Amino acid sequence: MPRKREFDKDKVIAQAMLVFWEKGYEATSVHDLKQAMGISTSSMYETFSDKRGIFLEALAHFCELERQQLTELAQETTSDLQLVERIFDSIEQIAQNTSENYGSLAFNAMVEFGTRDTDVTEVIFNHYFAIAEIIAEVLTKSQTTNITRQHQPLHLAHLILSTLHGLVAVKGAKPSYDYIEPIKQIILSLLKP
Amino acid sequence: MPRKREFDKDKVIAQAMLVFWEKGYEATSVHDLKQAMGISTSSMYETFSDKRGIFLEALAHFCELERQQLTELAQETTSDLQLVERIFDSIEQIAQNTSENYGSLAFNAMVEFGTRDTDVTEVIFNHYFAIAEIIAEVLTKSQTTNITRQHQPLHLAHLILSTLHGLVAVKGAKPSYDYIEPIKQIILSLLKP
DNA sequence: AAAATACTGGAACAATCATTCCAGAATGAG
DNA sequence: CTCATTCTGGAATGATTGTTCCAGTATTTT
Repeated sequence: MPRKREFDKDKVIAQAMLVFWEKGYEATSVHDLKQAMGISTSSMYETFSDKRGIFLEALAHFCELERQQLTELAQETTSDLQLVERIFDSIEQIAQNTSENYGSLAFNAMVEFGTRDTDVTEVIFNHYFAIAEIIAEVLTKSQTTNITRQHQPLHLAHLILSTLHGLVAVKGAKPSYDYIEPIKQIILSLLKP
Repeated sequence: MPRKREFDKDKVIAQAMLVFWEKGYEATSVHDLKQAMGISTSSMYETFSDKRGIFLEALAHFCELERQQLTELAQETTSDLQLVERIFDSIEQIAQNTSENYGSLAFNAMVEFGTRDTDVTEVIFNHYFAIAEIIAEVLTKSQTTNITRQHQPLHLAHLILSTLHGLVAVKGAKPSYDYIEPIKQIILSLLKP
């Protein structure tokens, strides 16, 4: 009996994600969202409850994308050195391409929300630790450095992550920042035997 | 003839700084500011033009404080190892003390504003590079590692800074995060001959 | 065709936003 | 004292905030 066809929920969330990514949570208005998602106010509130609901889904969507992307990268690369190199290089690539250089939505949200919203924090840190795991796993399995290692893979992974996020934030505000390459080299030197 | 006494401009900016630090720019209302600064709407607008004007002064004030603090630390410490150690430890101290753990105002603003406001960006990056210089200088002068060095001090300084800011952001959202110590050790191992 | 559902656009909501303005109190210098 | 100045508190501004609601249109199933 009912009308079946709906708008593509994933697609509209993907659009909302882009807005939040560019502007942050507070600076994004519901009007912005409605326009980007291309649906009516009613449908929006019916489907996602409120602005925060939209954000939570957009955030989850971002995490999914990022995790999937990293997983693929981890499978493609043959050594930990290569993985780290490509991760750092991806910052430059994003920055050079289009103007879509807003850092990481998850990290930005981490900064903007702080400890204010436990749901947001939970999503972000589940993601954060999952990503750290992926990197640590590659570090562990890699043949390059698994013999003479003085640091735990998980610790190295966390170092890489925090450095990376710091850099991405810097690059998001100052695209001409050019210390990524030398920093990458220092990190790489840590992984070499 | 005129009335001379004014409110202490530095003091009210210090108060405004705290609010921006805790909430970020967008989430801070003028009402919040007025209340924290303890002055009237009229005086506020008369003295600082608008909300953005208050923020710019608060941001400058923060940078001044942070730079001064780092300079003192650099003078107190006897080696680069000790400096790095104390810098990383200060994250933990801030997190343990009071609930005033909102990361770095300058870095938070970097994330929130991105490239949107050139004035804000300029203040932030002048500060950023100044701080990097201070650290690099200590690294250069230090007797511990000035012989067998495979990385440039300025590059190391930037690595330390980005890692630090990444960590501070993480710690600001999840005070129980406990990978700072191992990360510190890895960084320290970089500086040892 | 008819009933049921899900969309749309837009009006209406109270609340809050940043900002402007003014009358009056406080305070200084002459 | 008096005049000039700068504070204060609060009213008033128009814009925008997030959210609710409804009448109407489209679409699907029976």
